[in-house]
Amino acid sequence: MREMTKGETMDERPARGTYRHGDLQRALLDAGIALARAGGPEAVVLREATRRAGVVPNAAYRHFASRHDLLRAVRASALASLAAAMEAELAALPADADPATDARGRVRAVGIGYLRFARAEPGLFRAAFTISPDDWPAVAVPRPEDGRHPCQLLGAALDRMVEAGLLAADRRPGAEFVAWSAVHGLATLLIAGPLSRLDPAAADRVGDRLLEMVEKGLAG
Amino acid sequence: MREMTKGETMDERPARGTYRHGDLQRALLDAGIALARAGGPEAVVLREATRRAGVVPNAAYRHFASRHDLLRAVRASALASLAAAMEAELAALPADADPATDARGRVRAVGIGYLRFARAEPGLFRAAFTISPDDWPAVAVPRPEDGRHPCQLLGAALDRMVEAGLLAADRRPGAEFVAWSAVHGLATLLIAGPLSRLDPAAADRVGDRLLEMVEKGLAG
DNA sequence: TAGCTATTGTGGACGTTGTACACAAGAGGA
DNA sequence: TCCTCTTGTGTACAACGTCCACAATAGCTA
Repeated sequence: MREMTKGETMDERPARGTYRHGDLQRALLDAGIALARAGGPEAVVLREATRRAGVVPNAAYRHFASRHDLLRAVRASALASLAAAMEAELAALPADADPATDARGRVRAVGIGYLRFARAEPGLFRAAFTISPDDWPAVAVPRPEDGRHPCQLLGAALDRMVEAGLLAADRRPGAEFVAWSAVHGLATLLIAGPLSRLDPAAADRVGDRLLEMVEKGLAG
Repeated sequence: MREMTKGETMDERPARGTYRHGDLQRALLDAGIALARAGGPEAVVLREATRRAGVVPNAAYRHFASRHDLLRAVRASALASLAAAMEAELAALPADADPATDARGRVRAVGIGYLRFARAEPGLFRAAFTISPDDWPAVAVPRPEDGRHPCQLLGAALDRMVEAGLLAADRRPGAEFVAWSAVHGLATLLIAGPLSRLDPAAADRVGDRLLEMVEKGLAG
């Protein structure tokens, strides 16, 4: 490429591509997130991410081992957003009721946050869960005796859900998976499945019915 | 396949490539199904299907408009298999109880069939549901007044589920979606999600708990 | 201040995929 | 027997993920 070894006017240097990007890793991740937002996991294509970062395709390999690796990073970000959505719904709850009685309300809030996020960001939601099957680390191990569930991956998400009332409502092991399944299933069917044609109002009604069922079913 | 219309020695024709394949459409679909079985929807690659059918890549385009079109056909087949699995579970039920009381048992049987199929054929199950989001026809329309649900797509599957007891247990519109969501969510989390590391026994327990919740929740 | 070196982006290339276009082989009716 | 419609072939192209060798730069070291 260009030599420009010695005596050289400085102002022509930044004219073209600044070679060092600054934070390409972040830029690629952001591009990946944008792509996933718009078109789900299959839309996050490595070359397009580098294109958006204004860099040559192979540059990506200095920061991600593969396209799959980039997808993993996008997934992590999407899961964090999902967790944030649930936290937000939880935070919006009035805090005056006593913990014993509003346990169900908190479970419901978390579920609503989950569904809301899935419908607001279907691309990210799909990116969060549509990943190669064996790509999930060994989470979901049996819950230790103290009742806490060490779900490292969803971390804030599921742990918060569990803390937030589920355990208060139903201490049997597996109860959180049951509740999670119900909410997750509806989210999936709504955004990428046979229920995707359901109008929003009807979807809301189904959501209410489902959360109601979860609350009822928890008490056991 | 070949006619071998008239005076023809029968043994010399198949010597070379038989040009006309006979039923290439079926062969390609079968290959697609096999690929999906082994590796899920992303593994059904058009060129590999033609390779297995012993034919040049472009031949596929005489029978499928695109790779996506082939995937659609695979999905239809997978959904049929899923429906068959539910029917099988239903058929294995003792038929002596009166319809009113065993409605829940039938719902449970259908749910068990659903989960069983998902875990036995994760590739096909994923192929059945992991499809471009806007690729689902306009199913899931509001149920007509007679209480039947016109889910053309899942056809036998959901209709059967509805007939089989769900409507007897809970006539409110949307009830079938709630039940479906719960079962579908667990299936999804188990085979391609964060619960994929759960050991089978634990998965069974969660499944039992979930179906129990569905039954309880249905009665309203 | 000059030079060395590890980091990070570039250039070019390869194999694979989905897909388009023109052509050839064969089936079935005229 | 020929004609024509169907169906498979051949060739080609763009895009993708990924590999390799090389160039530019930052930051340390002397």
